[in-house]
Amino acid sequence: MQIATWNVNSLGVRLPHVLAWLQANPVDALCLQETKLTDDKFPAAAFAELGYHSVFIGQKTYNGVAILSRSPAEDVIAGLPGFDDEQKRVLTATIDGVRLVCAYFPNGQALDSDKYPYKLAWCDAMLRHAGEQLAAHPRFALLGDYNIAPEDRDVHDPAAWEGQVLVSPPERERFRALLGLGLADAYRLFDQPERSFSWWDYRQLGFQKNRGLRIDHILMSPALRDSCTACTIDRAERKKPQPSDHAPVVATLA
DNA sequence: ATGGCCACATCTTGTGGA
Repeated sequence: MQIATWNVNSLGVRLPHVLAWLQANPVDALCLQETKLTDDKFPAAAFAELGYHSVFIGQKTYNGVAILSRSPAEDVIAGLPGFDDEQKRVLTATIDGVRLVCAYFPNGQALDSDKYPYKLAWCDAMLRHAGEQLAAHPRFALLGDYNIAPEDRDVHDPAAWEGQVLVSPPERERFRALLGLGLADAYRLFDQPERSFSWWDYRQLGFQKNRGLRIDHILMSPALRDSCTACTIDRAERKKPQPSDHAPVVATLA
C-alpha cells in the first residue's frame, strides 16, 4: 500500500498535474491540500475515470482538502471536532483499514500576526484529534502540509529563517508533541539525502538553488511504522512546467 | 535594492502564501 500527500496550490490549475501524477504513481490514497475549490467545482469525475474515489471539503480562494483513494473512504469526519473553524483544512477517513488524517496546517503568516495564535490553537486541537484517532485506530497516519519545518536540517538556511514563522520554537514544540503521541516521521525512518525539502519558493530560482523547507510530512503510528519500507519526496514533480511550489511525499507500507 | 513568483479576486492593484 502507498499513501501520499501533496499541496497542489490550486487544484483548478494543477488538475492535469495530479491526473498525470496518479497515472505514473498509482498510490492507494492521495491527500491533497490547497485545492481552493468549492465542492460544486471539485473534479470528482476526472478522478473517477482513473479509478479514484474522492472526498473533499473546499472553499473559494483559500484552503480546501481532499482524499483520493482506490477504495472508498469510510467514516469520514470533516474538520477538527470541538474546534469551530470556517476554514476547510482537515479530512479524516478510513481507507483499506488505515485511518488517515489529511491536514493543511495554518501558515501563521508572521509571529506578530493574529494568524499565529490561530495556528498554535489549531495545532493544539489537531494534537487532541490525532491522539483520539490514534487511540481508536492502531493503523493511523497524519499526512499533510504542516507548515512547520521540524528541525534546522529541514531548512535551507536556518540562520536566515530564525525568528520566522514555520520554524519558531512554539511551532516546533507542537510538531514534537505529535511525535510524543508515539507517531513517527516516516521520512526520517530512512537514510535521506542532506538538504531534503518539500517546498521551494517560486522566487529567486528557489528550486534550482535548492533553497527550500521540509514542511510536508507523513507521521505514522507504531503499527504502520513497522510496515513502512520507504518514504520519498518526488522532487521531479517540482521541475515540471507550472508546478505547485510543493512536491508530493509518498510512503510505502508493506 | 528587503523584492524578485504565483494564484486569486476585483479589477490593472491588493492579499496571501511559505
